[in-house]
Amino acid sequence: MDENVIVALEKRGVVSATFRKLEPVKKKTIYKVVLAAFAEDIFESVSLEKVALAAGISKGSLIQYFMHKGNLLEFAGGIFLDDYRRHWDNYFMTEYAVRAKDRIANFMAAHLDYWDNAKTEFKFFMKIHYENSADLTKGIRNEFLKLRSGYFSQIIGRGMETGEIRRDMETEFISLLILASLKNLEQIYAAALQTPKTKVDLKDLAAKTVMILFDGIGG
Amino acid sequence: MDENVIVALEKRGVVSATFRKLEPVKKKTIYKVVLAAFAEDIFESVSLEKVALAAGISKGSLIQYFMHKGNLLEFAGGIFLDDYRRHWDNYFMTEYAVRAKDRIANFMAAHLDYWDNAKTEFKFFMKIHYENSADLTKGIRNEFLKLRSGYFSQIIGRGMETGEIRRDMETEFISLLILASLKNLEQIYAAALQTPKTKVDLKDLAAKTVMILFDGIGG
Amino acid sequence: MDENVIVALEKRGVVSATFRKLEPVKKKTIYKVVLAAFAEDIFESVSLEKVALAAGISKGSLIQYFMHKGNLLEFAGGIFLDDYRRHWDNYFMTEYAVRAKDRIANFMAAHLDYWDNAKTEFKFFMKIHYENSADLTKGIRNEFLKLRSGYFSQIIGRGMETGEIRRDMETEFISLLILASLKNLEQIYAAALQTPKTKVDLKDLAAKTVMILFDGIGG
Amino acid sequence: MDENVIVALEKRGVVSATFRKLEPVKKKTIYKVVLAAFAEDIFESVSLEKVALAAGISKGSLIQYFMHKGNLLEFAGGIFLDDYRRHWDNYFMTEYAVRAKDRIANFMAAHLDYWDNAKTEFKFFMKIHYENSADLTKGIRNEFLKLRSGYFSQIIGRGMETGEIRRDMETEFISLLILASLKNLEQIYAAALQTPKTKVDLKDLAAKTVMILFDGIGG
DNA sequence: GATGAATGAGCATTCATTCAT
DNA sequence: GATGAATGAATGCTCATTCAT
Repeated sequence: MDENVIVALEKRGVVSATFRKLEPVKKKTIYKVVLAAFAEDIFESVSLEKVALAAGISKGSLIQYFMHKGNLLEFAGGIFLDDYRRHWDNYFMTEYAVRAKDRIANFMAAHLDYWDNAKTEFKFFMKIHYENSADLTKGIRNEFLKLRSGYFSQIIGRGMETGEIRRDMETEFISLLILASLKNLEQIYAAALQTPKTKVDLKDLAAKTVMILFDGIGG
Repeated sequence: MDENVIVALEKRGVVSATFRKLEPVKKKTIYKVVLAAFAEDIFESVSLEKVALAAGISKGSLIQYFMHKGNLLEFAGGIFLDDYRRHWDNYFMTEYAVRAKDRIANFMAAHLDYWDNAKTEFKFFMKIHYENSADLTKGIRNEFLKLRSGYFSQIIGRGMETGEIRRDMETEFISLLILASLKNLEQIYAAALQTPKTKVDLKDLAAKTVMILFDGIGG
Repeated sequence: MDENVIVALEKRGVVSATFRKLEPVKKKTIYKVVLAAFAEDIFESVSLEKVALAAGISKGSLIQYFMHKGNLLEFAGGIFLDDYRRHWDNYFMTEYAVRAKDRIANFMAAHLDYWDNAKTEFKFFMKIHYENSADLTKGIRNEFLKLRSGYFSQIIGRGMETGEIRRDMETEFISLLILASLKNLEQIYAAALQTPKTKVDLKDLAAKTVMILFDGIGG
Repeated sequence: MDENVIVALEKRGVVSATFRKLEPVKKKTIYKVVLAAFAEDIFESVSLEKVALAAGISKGSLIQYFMHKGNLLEFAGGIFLDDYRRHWDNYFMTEYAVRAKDRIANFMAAHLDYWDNAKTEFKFFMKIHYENSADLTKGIRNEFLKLRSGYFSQIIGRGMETGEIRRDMETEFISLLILASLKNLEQIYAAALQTPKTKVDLKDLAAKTVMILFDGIGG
């Protein structure tokens, strides 16, 4: 959890100076608790009482840190987005694959792996995108959309240069379509999480997805 | 609005016998009002008071017809699913295209057209899928998933037989991927509705989508 | 408690139709309880919880009757103003005194008597005028001001015609001054209520007040 | 702001020794801010947070200086009462008029002038007397009452000696009545402040008031 | 069968005051 | 002595649901 993000959130009025000055450990605890709360329930069902209790602080402090309930979600979203961005920015800086197809395949597989190692974050992400009012999530959904389609755009842009990817369509459109297929995998993964007995070979699904994306479903 | 569906909903405990016996016109009015309510707001923000008022009935009657609030959503979802199913079942019965590619392209284009002529239904569909708790929507989401992927499965199955579609992957997997691309178009359309100035050539997007699906993004 | 006033209050959005339809006895009980509440405490210290308890109804009903707390005060003020107006309108219709001086003296004495027989109403009146935010009381204070100065204006106007009262000053100004002397008596009475041992001859004070008003303090 | 008053307030437990020892400038600033706060809002609506912020000190210091919120009002009232007393004591020491009638007329006119040059103080005075719980203001209201009626008593007592004022009534009673007419002027002035367009000739009103007081309204 | 009055649980938010640093 | 972080009591209001008429 980057202190600079806290500062940025303070500037946006999401957290108070009081919160910023808290010991990092405490801030992290609160983040984890808030994230878990919104990963488990929709906004309306999350109560300050329960969050405060889980975080080991008083309701009064909670409201002092975040001013109002809406900012709890904003905060969790802001921090997680930053973590997420940091993770994948770093990923792409140390990426070794060269071919566009491999790059996309690897990214998708890594993605499912990432979620598999961060279940709470995944649930939060899915709740944000599929189970909460757009009024509350518009901002954060957009950030994720820009970020994720941006990753694909870069790969696609490079792929077009090398001739690996067709040049007769807008990069952005192709990005959205690939992103849709990643979302598809995420939803399959989410469904699998619900019914634990099911074994899904996520690597395989990612590979097939990319295969279709590149070669098409044509016979 | 099919009376048989009402009977089925009564058996599932979604509506009461009292509701079933209502004049069809009244039932239809109530359906329209409930649909519009959940198309506009998330579950928690919909109040029985306002729904009753808009439907021209009393709060007491409303609860007598549906037992509890959750069933309002269940009811609207059930009726709309049936309408939707009826519409597309009929569509496929009178479909003239032969080639898999055309069938999918036509279906997608027709779909966006369908939504464009049924904005309230579209909003309802999107709210159900992207802005309401899975606890409430699991059932209806699943029904739509089965139905929609089923349509694609049929086309794909036939396409595999004719050799138009590759046979090295499970029909179901391919269906989901195509469905994901339809969802992508629906989200683009939803975004366009939000910002009215934007002109999006939906036909074109549908065509490009199918082109990529069949031929791939490979250069 | 006049039903027409309830209807008027409903039109002003002060009470709900639900309240209007209540049995008159219940409405009266609620009025008495609300009046007593605001007679005893300032607005901020009156809690819906306590009022509901005292009235033998639930907090939910209370809010259903009055929509929000502010309307409780508005309601009590409205009903009391009407009672007050009715009382004094009637008083002036059956008044027998002829001379302006006597009319004013009688009115003042009767006033203190009136309050003496309606202690809760008096406390309410004083709380409204001296112990609550003008934001909340502006309307009702103004109504009382108009009504009371109006009574004096009529007496004064007639007194000017008969030559009993000087004609070199505006009726309204003289009314306000007489009203101020009535307020003075009310404050003296209020002080006396606080310290029960004190005996104050209110009749005497009223008489002296009028004597000074008419003859002046000049030696 | 007299240091002796601070000492007296400290003895009454209104301010702490810590506050007394503050630099005079700081004490004055705090006084001005507290006065303005209670001039603008009723007790319940004044928040320590805002007062501290406006005074440029911390909430902790504020509570250390005054122990509890109630003392803020007590403090502002105490200081202002002293200023007020000092002003009018001085006024009466340098007063040149001789006749009772003139003395009262001058005092009233000077009073309205005084308020006109001290609007915050006037608002504070009015809030104290007409818009705050008697529980909080009983003390200070009484002080002002004693002081103000005292001024009039002196004039009246002297007037009785010279035969300018009737001797058949208690001095105190006459004082209260004259005070009531001053309050009347203050309320007219307050109303005029609210509706800035209105022009009121305060001097004229004061003159008329005294004319009536001395000669009566008799024709 | 229709109505709508009554209920009460639930929750965000405010803010004076305490107290550790 | 100054600060401001922590607290928790208090309260208005919303709304689904119950139930008497």
